[in-house]
Amino acid sequence: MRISQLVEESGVPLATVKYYLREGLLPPGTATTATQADYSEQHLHRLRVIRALTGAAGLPVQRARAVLALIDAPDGDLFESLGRAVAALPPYAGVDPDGDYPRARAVIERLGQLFDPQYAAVAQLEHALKAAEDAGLPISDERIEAYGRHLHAIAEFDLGQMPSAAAASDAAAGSAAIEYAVLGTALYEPVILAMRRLAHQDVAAGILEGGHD
Amino acid sequence: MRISQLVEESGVPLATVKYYLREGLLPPGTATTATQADYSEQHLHRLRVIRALTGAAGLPVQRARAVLALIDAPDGDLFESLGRAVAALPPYAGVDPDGDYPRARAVIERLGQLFDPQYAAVAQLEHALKAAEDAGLPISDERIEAYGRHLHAIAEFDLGQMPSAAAASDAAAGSAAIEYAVLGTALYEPVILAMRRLAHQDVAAGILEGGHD
DNA sequence: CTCTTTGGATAGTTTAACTATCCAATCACG
DNA sequence: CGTGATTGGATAGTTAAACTATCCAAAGAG
Repeated sequence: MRISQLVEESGVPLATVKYYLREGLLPPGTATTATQADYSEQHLHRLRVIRALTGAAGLPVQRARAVLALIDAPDGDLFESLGRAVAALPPYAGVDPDGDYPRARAVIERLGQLFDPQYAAVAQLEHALKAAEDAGLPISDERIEAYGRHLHAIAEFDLGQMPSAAAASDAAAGSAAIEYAVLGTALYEPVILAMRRLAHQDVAAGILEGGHD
Repeated sequence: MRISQLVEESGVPLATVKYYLREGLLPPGTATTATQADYSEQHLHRLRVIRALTGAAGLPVQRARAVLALIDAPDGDLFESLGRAVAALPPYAGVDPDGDYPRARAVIERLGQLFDPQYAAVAQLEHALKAAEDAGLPISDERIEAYGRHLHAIAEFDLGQMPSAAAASDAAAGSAAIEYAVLGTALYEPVILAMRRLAHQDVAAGILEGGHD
């Protein structure tokens, strides 16, 4: 298909598609003549992924490009590629190889989970805990345990739902696995937060019943 | 204290403090002379709240101002003020009074929670569900139920931990309640997401044990 | 054969969040 | 009292990200 059809089917403005091409998020089509190129279904799919990442997930274009690069060319170790891909999602917390992440370490060890300071999520947790502390709302051990229990259960469900194709170990499936993991993380997190906020209101309404309305 | 001390104790650059004053996030100090003002502990506290909102919570300055205004002057109905304050937190989803939010409605009713299209979280959920769908990762009913169960439990814990001062109903306590709710939502959400990502890695490592490293 | 459409390059726009400069009025100290 | 450093406040400048608009030569369509 021509670029105009890509624009029409995706709903993304032409100037923006050109921008993504320029920035390397969207691979160029196969040139048919000096001034014309052909685009495939894959381009359309890629465009949807780009919009999911930059829109719902809120990634800057530069980070989206990094994530897409990992999807396109996962290196040998799938586990590591997955980690790096998810690390590119917000909130961004650079991993300091010499950091010791005391708050995060205490939390993770309390929960009996494995602690590897290389995980970007460790740095994210450390920053989040520190921010809460700095603002005067430190997180209690009971809260950590309550959250940890329920989130681990959610994580078990998530992994259980992972399509078997994505769990395969051949290189071709690596791309699918990374794309699934990245999109699943980026797209389901807002759902989780919205559901928690709604649950808050449900619980609060129960407590305040009669006191309100 | 003078502005320089405010700068020193908060760690926020002078130019930025002036910017917050200009933008109305930080109330002016009490002027002692034509060119000097006095700032209190409250200003220091406010500065910490501002940094929590604009930094960790990722609010644009304009939205932070709206949240702070609600903290300063909650109107009569605390429940509504709370709703509006939390609605100002990202992700931003404008509430359309005529919207019917079909996906969110289905989810909330399936969970047996109360559904009020006025809640910003309903619009947030709708958008999040739509984004997942558009990207080709629709959310199954089983997932909704699993998430819903655990998130409701987390919400129950959250409300149970709310300091009694914040649950008081006199106007003075309204500010404290809103500040607590907003900061708690904004600061704990990143903790929740980081913990889920870590749980993913813990579960994945368990599944892949032997297959990896 | 002409007239519209296309691909691609280049430059411009917009918004947000600071950041730097200026200036006159103090304040601190001797 | 005098003088040099500091302060409050106004104004303008900077930076970065994400588009958006313009231009031009080369196809393609009727």
